[in-house]
Formats: sequence, C-alpha cells, structure tokens
Amino acid sequence: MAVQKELFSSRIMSWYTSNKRDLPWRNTNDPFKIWLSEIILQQTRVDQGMPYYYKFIEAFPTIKDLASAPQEQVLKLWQGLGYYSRARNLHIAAQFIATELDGEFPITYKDLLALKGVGDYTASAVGSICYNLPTAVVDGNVYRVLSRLFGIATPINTTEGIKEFKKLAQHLLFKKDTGTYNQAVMEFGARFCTPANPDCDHCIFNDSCVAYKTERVSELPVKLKKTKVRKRYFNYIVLLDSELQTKLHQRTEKGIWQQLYQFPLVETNKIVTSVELMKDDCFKKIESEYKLEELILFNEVPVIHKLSHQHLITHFWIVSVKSTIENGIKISALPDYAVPVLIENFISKFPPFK
DNA sequence: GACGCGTGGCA
DNA sequence: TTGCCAAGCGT
Repeated sequence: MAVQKELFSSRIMSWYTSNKRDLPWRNTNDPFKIWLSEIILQQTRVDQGMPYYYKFIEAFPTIKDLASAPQEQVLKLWQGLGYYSRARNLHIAAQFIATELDGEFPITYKDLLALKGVGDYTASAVGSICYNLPTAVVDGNVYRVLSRLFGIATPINTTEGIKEFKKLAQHLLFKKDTGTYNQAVMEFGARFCTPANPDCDHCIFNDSCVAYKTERVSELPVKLKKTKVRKRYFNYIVLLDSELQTKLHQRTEKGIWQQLYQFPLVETNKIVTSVELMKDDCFKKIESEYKLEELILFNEVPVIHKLSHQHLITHFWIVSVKSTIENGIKISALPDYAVPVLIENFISKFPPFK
C-alpha cells in the first residue's frame, strides 16, 4: 500500500485542524441539524446549500417542528435547491422519528439507514459525527482522494468500484474520532484534492501519492459516462382572468418536480405554433374548461431549461379568460406555492406577476 | 444494476 | 458551448 494507514490519518487530521472551514453545522452537536445538513449537502455545494440550512433551522428548530409542518411549507423552503425528493423524504423521516420513535433520534447505523432519504453515506456521516460510530463515508470527495492517493482506476460508479473504495475507506478509518476524520477526508477532497487543477506541488501527500508520481492525477478517479439527455417540449398555458387570478396545477405524476406547482402544461413532441397547439388534445381539455381569448406567445425564443437528464424546451403562452377562473389563485398568492426554478424565473419576468 | 432525479459553477 | 462535477438515494 502506498501510504500507511497511520500516516494517512495523522496527516489528514492535522491538515483539517489547520484548514477546515467554519461551517454552521460544525458548531453543533444536535443530530437533527447534522442530519439536515447532510441531506442538504447531498450532490450539492456548500455555498448553494448554506442559505437553505439557515432557513430550515430557523423555520424548524427541532425535529418536532419539522414533523408537524405541512409538506407544502417544507417544499416551499426547499424551492430552488433541486432533488426535491430529499425534502419529501426529510419530512417523512421527521414524522417517523416524532411518532414511531417517540422523538428519539436513531443512534445506530442500521436505524439511521432505515430513515427515508438516508443511504450508506448519510448514515455513516451522521453516525460518525454524532455518535463516533465506526463507519467510513465514501462520497465524491473520498473517491477522488483515495483513487489518486492509491492509484486505483476501478470505475467509481460500478458495483465493484463502490465495494472496493468502501472497503479501503473503512480500513483507513481513524477510530478515535471517526466524525472528524470523515469530515477531514471530505474537506481535503473539496478544498485541496480538487477535480481540476489540484495544487499537487504543495500537497501533504506528494511524497506518496501514486497518481502524482505516475502523472495520472487528471485521469483519476475513473467514472463511466452514461445517460444521454432527453429533449422535451413544454408549453405552459398561463391563464389570467379579470379578477387577477391564474391557475396552477400540482405535479402528481412520477418524474421531475413531484408535488411542485406549475401552470397548466401541454407537452408536445416538437416546437409548435399557436395553430398546432390549439389542435392538441391536452390543450383542448384546458380550453373546454374556460372561455379563452387569443393565445399570446410570451417568448418567441424558447427557454431551454437544463436538468441533469432532460432539456426542457419551453414556451409560455398567455391567455386571457373571459369568465372567472374556478378554483383559481390570486396573483398575490403565487409566492406561497413551491414551483420549479423554470416557473419561478417566468413569474419574475412576467409583468403582471412581478 | 441501471436509471431518474435539479440546480449552478467551472474550465 | 459543452460536459463534468457537487457531503447520494430510491426504485
């Protein structure tokens, strides 16, 4: 092995002591807050998640507060952060803890893992940070640090890779203080052993890093590429009546933005003209519910909203409604609804909604 | 085991 | 402009 276990842990712990950021969830022992921070930080940068952490602990100082909140409020607070299943599962888990566990936060790896939205990484992180459980974390940072230090080219997104890196991480774990150690490795990966242009010449491991010595730093870790992007064509029908009401629908189907709100949607298989749009069955269904005036295309140039796996080529169509919209919502109430960024951006640009 | 799930920053 | 990446998880 390139680096002795004790050498690795002592150097990484020392580096962390001098270089760790002062983050709010590092100044608490409250398992609820540690857990919350870990959920927020899944696939999310610290800078992006920080304001959400503050919003949540202010709105929900305790698990009980979160558990008793309506889902709508939780999703509204989560709006803009993405991966909304995290918010739904966080809420479900809080309710589970409050009711089934009598408010007692789980203290074993197995019980942590049983919470919705908590997988191997999060159970290991919370368990180590809160209870010094002997569970090593393996996140994107750990993959990068270990693959480079030990020159491991096994693809990290394969069953074999996951198993191999978990085993190595578990072997290296510094048992005296697993929480600090886990955070140290992640912090080192996030702040020093970066994906691009790491400062290897000044690295504490440049005497022993296999990737550095063999000039393979930029090639590691290895990740198999996958998933092509699907194109979809969205036509949002923005209704507006004389009483300053509009209409929102909640997305209840599987897929993106579950439980979030949007304007009535007509999805097509290509960019359509107003004539083509009016021929669409889905549009006709909306049309039959209201007395519509003419369709006005808000954006000639489509908004291309890019998600990880989809490009949403989007047009917004403005329609005045002669009658009063049934179960419509006041424009002034729009801010109460959790909406995707795509919708929020439109609302902020459409004069009557600003 | 592969795939779907958001948003934003960076080279 | 494009692709990759970010403290992953559920199905």
